[in-house]
Amino acid sequence: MTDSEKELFEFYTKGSKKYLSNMAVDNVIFGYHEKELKVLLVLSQHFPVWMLPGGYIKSSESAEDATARVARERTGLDNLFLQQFKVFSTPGRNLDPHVTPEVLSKLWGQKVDQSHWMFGPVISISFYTLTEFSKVNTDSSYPGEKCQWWDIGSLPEMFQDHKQIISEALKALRLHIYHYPIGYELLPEKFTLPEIRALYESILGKQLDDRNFTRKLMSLNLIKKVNEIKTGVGHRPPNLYTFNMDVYRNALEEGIFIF
Amino acid sequence: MTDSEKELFEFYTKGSKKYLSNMAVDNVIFGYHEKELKVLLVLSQHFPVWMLPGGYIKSSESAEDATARVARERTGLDNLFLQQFKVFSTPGRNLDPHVTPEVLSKLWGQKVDQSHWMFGPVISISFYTLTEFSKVNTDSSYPGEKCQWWDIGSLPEMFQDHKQIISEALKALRLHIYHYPIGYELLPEKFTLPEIRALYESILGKQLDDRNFTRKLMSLNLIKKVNEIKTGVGHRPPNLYTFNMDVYRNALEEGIFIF
DNA sequence: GCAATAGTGTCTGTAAGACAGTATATT
DNA sequence: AATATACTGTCTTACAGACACTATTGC
Repeated sequence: MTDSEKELFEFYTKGSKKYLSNMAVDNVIFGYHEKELKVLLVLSQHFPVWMLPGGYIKSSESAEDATARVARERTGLDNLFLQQFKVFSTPGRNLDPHVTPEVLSKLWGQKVDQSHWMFGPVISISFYTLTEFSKVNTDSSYPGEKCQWWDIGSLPEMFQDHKQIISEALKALRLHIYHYPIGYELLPEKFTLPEIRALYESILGKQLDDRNFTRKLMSLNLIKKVNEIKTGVGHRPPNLYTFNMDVYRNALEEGIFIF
Repeated sequence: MTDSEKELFEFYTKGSKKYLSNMAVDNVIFGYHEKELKVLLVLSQHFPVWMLPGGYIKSSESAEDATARVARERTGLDNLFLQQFKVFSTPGRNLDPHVTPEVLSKLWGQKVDQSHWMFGPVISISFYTLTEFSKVNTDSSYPGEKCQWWDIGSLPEMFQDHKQIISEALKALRLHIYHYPIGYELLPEKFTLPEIRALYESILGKQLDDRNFTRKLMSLNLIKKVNEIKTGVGHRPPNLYTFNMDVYRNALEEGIFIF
């Protein structure tokens, strides 16, 4: 057992105060690949069900720190741009048939009953984040744990109310996209116009006019052409672009209007 | 002691599980009166310092329910339109010089020391809400507790990080006002054009052109003229208007764009 | 030459923004 | 009549939305 696992074990079984009980953080990690918006889910080593990469908050850290730490531990991702978008606290939201006193008793090697706080209310402080698809190494993660990208449109059965959390995260992201630039975390450094347009289309769930879209990004001065083209594509090669980071960051601060 | 007070006392002193520890809800209640945006603060009977009307979450209720209940108990307000806008969880945010082991020991009539959870991390799940100024009866509230409206621009010294919470709530409200209609909860049923314009001006913190503002509201069909004027004002009497509630509610659902 | 996709220019309609004069009550 | 505020119409400008043709590569 690693130190971190030992700490958690003591938190679960002995009520250690290193973590806060009755609350958890959950993180909807969005990625983008081959014209599809995806979410990163983990299959726990203990429960055979897909879930959001989440965890508990240490007494010494903020919810944001906890979410960043959990993402690092479970998916190897670092330096994430986290957005806290909602708290889920409907009574009973955290009950799941995969987590029973019997399962926990076996898992922890000691008697656990219904009075454990895990069977009482547990609120979820939920975040979403955007990351480049290729940055995630889906092999390396917790020992015995799998993580995998899933298309937004075809999610598996999920733990607790995690499917609803994803749905709310997507709503929050769609609202955000009208006011803040998006793409820096989701696209490679150099990208083509059709790529960024397809990204916006898959987040918004609607088609955008190529001419108007380009004009908008250019008039905002958000992106600039790189003197490079992407060859070997069997047709006219697209130009590559990058974000104007000063404009991008300013737009994150000040807010913008895109459609 | 009322039942509710007894429950809280047992929660504080005996670790009863009727409430969740290490988390609280806080509510920024905005009101509007005489061209000023205001916030409702309470002066606790126990601590001589102004604070947001907040409280703890019962094990059987959601954070939203808890916030509504607390608002009802402390300010008499009911049926509030609550918006959960942020979680505050920076370590140490909840420490305040007014709350010490000595003070609590005296208050609860028993020895309390630094190990009490109140001196550990307590996260705040924060909401804001809008209400009509006149609906609040600032006399009737918890016995021994005062509540009072304060101008947004001149707040007193406040408990914990509550001033920062108000500042973030105002930011969230300002973002909201661009997308959703506001005013139904803040204005009397019948209001004048200058009144609603002044409301928008005080929330946004900038002046609006009277002609363009009226045109916008009218073209959205959000308000309609009532066949009534407000007399006795020493000059040309203004017409009264009300909201078109079907349009208003639809705009709350669908979202709008105002400037 | 054909297939496939990239890239861009123009027109139109709508609405935001700037601006000032008329209207109607009280005193 | 003077004062104070309510109310509204027009012009200009900017941008969103609709639309179709040319460009460039691989095969």
